[in-house]
Amino acid sequence: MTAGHFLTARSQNTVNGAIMGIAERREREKEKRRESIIDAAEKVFFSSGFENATMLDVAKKAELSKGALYLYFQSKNELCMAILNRSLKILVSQMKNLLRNSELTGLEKIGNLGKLFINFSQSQKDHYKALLSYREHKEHCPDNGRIFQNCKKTNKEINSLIAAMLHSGVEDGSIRQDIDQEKISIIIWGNFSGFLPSSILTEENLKIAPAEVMNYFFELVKIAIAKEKE
Amino acid sequence: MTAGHFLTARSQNTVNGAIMGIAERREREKEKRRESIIDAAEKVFFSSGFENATMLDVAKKAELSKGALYLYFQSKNELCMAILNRSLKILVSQMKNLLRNSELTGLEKIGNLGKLFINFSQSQKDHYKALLSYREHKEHCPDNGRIFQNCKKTNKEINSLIAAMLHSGVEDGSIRQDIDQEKISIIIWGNFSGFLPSSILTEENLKIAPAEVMNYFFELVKIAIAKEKE
DNA sequence: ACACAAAATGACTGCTGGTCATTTTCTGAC
DNA sequence: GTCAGAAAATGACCAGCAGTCATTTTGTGT
Repeated sequence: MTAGHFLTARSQNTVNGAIMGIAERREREKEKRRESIIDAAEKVFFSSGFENATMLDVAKKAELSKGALYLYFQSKNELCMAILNRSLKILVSQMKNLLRNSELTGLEKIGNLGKLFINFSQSQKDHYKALLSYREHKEHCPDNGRIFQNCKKTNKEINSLIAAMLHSGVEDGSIRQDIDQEKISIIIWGNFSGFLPSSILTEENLKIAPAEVMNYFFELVKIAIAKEKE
Repeated sequence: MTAGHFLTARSQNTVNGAIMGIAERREREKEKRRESIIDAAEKVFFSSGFENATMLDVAKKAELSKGALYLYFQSKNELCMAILNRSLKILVSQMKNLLRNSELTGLEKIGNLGKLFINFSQSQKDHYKALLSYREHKEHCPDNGRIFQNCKKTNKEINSLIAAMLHSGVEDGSIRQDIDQEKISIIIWGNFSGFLPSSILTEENLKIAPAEVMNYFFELVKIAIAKEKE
């Protein structure tokens, strides 16, 4: 207890002077190391495939020991999720550009989104692969970890961006008002990423029941393919 | 060489009598054993999860040694694929019933297909899970094996069944004639099974370029959500 | 009773994700 | 400069499992 008081006193002491700056620098360095490990992991995983690559390979590439990796990531799967989050962020950044483009109607944005997706899957094959392996890794990734939470967050952001495109289309009159923006964004994103089937199974992540989304999907298809009555 | 002749002579000898019958019985028994291993694997994998379940567990459940499993399946992944094929066949059988139903228009069949899918994913959760893990296992499953080929075949059958529903709709006038039946069936099935993103990546399995299918998907969505001009 | 083939066994190997006692490096205090 | 304690890093080690293979058991025809 007395010792505790001393410690507290000392740490308060360290508030002034250079000490606090060092703590911050340490934090920055830790973050940098974390990123450099992800860099290494990207190279190794992308070239050998997630399964074949070993943690030792990653450690070597990062010029660290195997044990050190586990100071920064809880497991191989969590490391994969960190890569996935990068993949998602690439998409987010591209989609933001598209959303910003004021020369396009909302409907046209949706059309271009398709092209954006295709382009991504071709020019960033490895990242797209990472994206598709989401389900695999998620199952063995601790829910608590901040990395997993980040992925969830970025994923939500993507859905919001699609919804925003739809919304802008409703605003500018290029898209009907009676559509369910949220459902359609899930459908579009789910179709590209394979998230929709996954969420049907887990029933997580969505306020709307995934089954309902699937129903809506079939409604849309029906609208698109039905023969006009009159 | 001489020995070879003797062998040939003897095996020809065995054509008459009970011997040929025994060979056939053996073949049947082998097939039965194969099925019983899949039975065991289903129970074990479904209850412990694909990752956690071990081949030893399966062997015990099947009342065989571990080594024996490898007389019937090349790998754990191939065994998983065998289960997947069962899952697909359940769907095929249900879809055949739906297709046969002559009281429904083609358009209605497509609508009911959505409900069929949802129902499957809820009542056959484990099989649906197996379905979604296709990609995982495929990568580590020998292309040559007959089991993998079977899965491919059943998968194609499903696409054909959807296409047939669409076709019947065109015939009975409930569905427009200008739709691309093949693409739409891939979209619908891909949306449910996650096969579409997968095939975008691998570019296999489809005569049509997966990217083109994705484009078409966005076209459909646009038709369904666009504001009518006049 | 024998010879041969098919089926089955289970001890063994190689590999890898993850751990942890130990060592090295950093940092502030005296 | 040097000492103590914290933070970072190490790498030998462990446990567990997919897959193998020399050996044994079983089935079959002569």
